[in-house]
Amino acid sequence: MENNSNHICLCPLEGIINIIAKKWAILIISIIGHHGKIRFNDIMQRLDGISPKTLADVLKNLQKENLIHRESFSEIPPRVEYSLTDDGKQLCEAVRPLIQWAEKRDSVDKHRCKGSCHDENVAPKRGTQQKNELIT
Amino acid sequence: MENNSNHICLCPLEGIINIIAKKWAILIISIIGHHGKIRFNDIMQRLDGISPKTLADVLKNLQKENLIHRESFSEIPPRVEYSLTDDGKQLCEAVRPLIQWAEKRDSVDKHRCKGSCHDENVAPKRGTQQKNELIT
DNA sequence: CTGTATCCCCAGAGATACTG
DNA sequence: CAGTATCTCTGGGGATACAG
Repeated sequence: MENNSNHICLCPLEGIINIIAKKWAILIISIIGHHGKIRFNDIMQRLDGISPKTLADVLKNLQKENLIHRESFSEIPPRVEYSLTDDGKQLCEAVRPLIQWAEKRDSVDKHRCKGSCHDENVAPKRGTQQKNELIT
Repeated sequence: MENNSNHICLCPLEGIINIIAKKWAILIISIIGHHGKIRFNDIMQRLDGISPKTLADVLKNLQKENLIHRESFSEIPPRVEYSLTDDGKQLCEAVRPLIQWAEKRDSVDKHRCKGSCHDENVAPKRGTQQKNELIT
């Protein structure tokens, strides 16, 4: 894994790709970062097409990496809220330029996501707390 | 809150993940971006462990996405130089924070690539410009 | 040197059903 | 609601050999 050359160290990247090179990881990080707190099913709805198993899988992986925080309430019905850890927030920040690049690239190409994903029902606005950090 | 300033549309990300979620794509983009021009075997050596098939595969994918430019010289022996397109450069820029995040995270976590490639800790060796900075 | 051509293999992603 | 439990199955990635 280590290249003995003196030029460039990609080792940290090798660590990172195990996180971000997961198909849904960045999406999920971004979604959670965008919402502050979000529940399992909310994530699943937003990621139209993901299966609970896959979502749980990625979620657990991200927890293991200390990127997201899982807070479960012992209620009926059960409620679990996912939020970003400090590390996760930093990752979310770091990923933002990427999203902007993708947006720009997408818009010049073909703007394939008009309407359908922009009218998502974000911000449940429960109570007074609706401040989403990470969202400038 | 999904207003102009802070709305994040994940749809473009769905397009992007097909690019960056490839195991080696970001690595290769970074490497090419770091070197300006680089040859097939040079990339392969830096990505210790990658097989020519995989590299060629990612490379072709990247070409298809107009992220890298392939310039082949009809020489003996043949020479091919890869460089970033304008889009690729932008991607490289967008990926930079990610790398920095990864570096930071790696260093606090567990120095998994100590010695061979993190030599900047050991004997800075004069104030001359070292080349092992990934992105400065 | 720069790739193709194969073959293999398993991790990851999907679907579905089920449980606490 | 929030996941697990299985099963499948594709395709990405690795290894090796070979070609232009």
